[in-house]
Amino acid sequence: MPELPEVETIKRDLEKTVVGQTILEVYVHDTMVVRNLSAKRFKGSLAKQTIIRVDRRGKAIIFEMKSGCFLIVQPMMTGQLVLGLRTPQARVYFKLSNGQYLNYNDQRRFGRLTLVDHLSEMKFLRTIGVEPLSGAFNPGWLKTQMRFRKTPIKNLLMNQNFIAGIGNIYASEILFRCGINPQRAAGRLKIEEIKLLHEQTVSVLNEAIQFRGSSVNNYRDAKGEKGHFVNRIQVYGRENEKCVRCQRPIQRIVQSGRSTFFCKRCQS
DNA sequence: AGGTCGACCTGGCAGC
DNA sequence: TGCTGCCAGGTCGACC
Repeated sequence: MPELPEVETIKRDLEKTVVGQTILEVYVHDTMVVRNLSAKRFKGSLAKQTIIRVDRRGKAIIFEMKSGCFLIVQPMMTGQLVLGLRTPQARVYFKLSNGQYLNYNDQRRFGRLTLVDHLSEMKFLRTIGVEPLSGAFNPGWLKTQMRFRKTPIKNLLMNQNFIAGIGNIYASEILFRCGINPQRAAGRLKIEEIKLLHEQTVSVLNEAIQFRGSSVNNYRDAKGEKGHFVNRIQVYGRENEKCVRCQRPIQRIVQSGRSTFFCKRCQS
C-alpha cells in the first residue's frame, strides 16, 4: 500500500477538490474499517460536516472538519481514497455537496477510518516520528538519533516512530542509491554515509511525489490512476534481475519478516 | 527501552 | 480444474 509519496499525492489531489465540500451522506458497507465508533455514530458525527482542511502525517491522511473533529484515514496495504462516481467495492463512501463521491476501497481490510475530537487521542499520531520532508529531518538530527542504534539501517528507516512515511519500497530504493548495505547496524554508519542517507531520502521521496507515487500492486491516487515512479524503481521487486550499475543479480533477503532488495556488490 | 515476531485480511500466482 | 503454499506497499500487541 501507499507510503509517504503515494499518500502525499492523494492528499494534494483531495485538497483541491474536497476542501469546502460538505458531506451530505455517509455509507458504511463494512463496519470493520471503522474502528473506534459504531457505524451509526460514525455516520451521525460526519453527516452535514464541512471539510476545511486535508493534511498528511506519515502514511495517514487527516481531514479536518469545520466543527473541529478529525477523520483519520490509514490506508495500510490496500486502502484507496478515490473521488468520482460510487465504486461498487467501496467499504465506505461519502456523498459530497458537489455531487461527487469519495470512496474508501480496501481489498485486504487492514485499513481504518478513525474519528476523533483531538489528534492526540490517537496513539499512532502521538508516537509518530519526524517528517522526512521537514526541516527537522537533517543530517545533525539523524547523526544524534542513530548513535547506539543496533537495528539494521533498513529496519530503522521503516520504523514509523523514528521517521514517518518510509515503507518497504522506498527503504530499499534509498539504500541502493546510497550504496549502503541494508543489514548494516544503523549506529555504525559513518558521517559521510549519514549525510548521503539524508540527501537520498529527501530526493527519492520528492522524486516519487513528482511522479505521483509507485503502483506496484493496487495503489491508486484520488483520481483512481496509477503512479509513474514504478518505472524508476531500481531494486524493489527485482530479485535476480541485473543491477543497473554493475549488472550482477539483485538479491532478496528477509529482514524482520519483510523482503529487502539490494545489490551485494554496490551496497556495502 | 529497543528490537523481533505473529496476527490481522483478501486475492493473485506458481506449482503440483 | 482445483488444491496448497507463498507473497503483498502496514501497524499493533505480546514477548524477549
